[in-house]
Amino acid sequence: MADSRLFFTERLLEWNQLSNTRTMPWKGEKDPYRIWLSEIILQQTRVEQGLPYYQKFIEHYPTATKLAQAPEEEVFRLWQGLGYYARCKNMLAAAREIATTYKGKFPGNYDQIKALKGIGAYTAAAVASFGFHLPYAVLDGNVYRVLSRYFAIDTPIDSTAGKKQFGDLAQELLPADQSAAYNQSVMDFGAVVCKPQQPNCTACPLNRKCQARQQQLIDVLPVKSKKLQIKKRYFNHFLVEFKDNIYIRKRTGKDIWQNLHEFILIETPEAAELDDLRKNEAFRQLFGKTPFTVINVSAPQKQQLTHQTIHSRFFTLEVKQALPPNDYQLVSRKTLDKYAFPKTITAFLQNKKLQLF
DNA sequence: AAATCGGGGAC
DNA sequence: GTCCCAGATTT
Repeated sequence: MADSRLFFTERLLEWNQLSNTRTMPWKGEKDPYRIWLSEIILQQTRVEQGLPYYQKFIEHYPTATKLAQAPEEEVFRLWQGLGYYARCKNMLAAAREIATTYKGKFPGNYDQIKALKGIGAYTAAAVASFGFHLPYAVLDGNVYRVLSRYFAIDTPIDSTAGKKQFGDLAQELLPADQSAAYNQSVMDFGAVVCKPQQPNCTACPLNRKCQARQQQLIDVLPVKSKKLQIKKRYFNHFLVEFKDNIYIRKRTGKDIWQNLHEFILIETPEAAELDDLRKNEAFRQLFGKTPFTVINVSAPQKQQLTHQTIHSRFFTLEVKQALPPNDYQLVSRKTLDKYAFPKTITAFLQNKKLQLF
């Protein structure tokens, strides 16, 4: 047992030195701010998807203090399209905490790091090890997969017991004097060799002692217990144009896309046509007796999210007088690019622009 | 303990 | 369609 553990750690470090060809701009980075920024962006996000966002943020905000000074709307606009927008809100709160409480100097203590908004067990270990060479083992999707396979552990990784079991094991495997190199090794190894589908077992430096391989469990490990439910939702967006202005508002509920903006939105339990919506209570409240002209009705478009399928339709309307008082604000068409919108809306705006040419 | 929070790429 | 990605937070 102890033998196979030593083998695991030694082989991974060796693989990292000899065969790890994965390159990323934050690899070997020493600035804890940049390390932290990369980790926040990469939460539940593929490296290729997060990379351009990392570059943008480093350019706009080279230090935590610069980020802390930025207006929230500007930061959200830069985050637009990346998803999981609570990360953006928490990131800004953490930057401001660093700027004030820590006078711009990133805290170098694990508990202080983990106490920052948006930093959980994984990100705290990553920043502590990569930024300060502290002996904390990271536990991300790659680590779960590599450990569950190498040791043939079938405890569900999304259970409380699994989190503790894999977390303890990862920490025991960590060579305290090489925490950064080791953490980097396991994650790269999981991404490049011990992949979710079709892992490269024949070229794997651990295959000789991999328990899942010996027991032919590669394709069933790691085990996940929960299966997700996907709901269908129907969003009817109204681009109501009044002179050169459009009605928008910031989303504030517990729903998706918190802190992003939207046009006038009426959700219906089923797909709806304009004639259905005219009879809709929310629609009647909004428009009252205001006459409107229908400029355009888009084809239905679908967006697949993790927990829901969103069917969207866009109705472009023009009014010659303002709507009765409501929750929305009138903003100039030219300033729309200052606000962050969800992908379903930016995709529509993109298409609309193309149609004009 | 379970539910939620986005968007995209690979299959 | 399904899975899952350098997870965290709320309920």
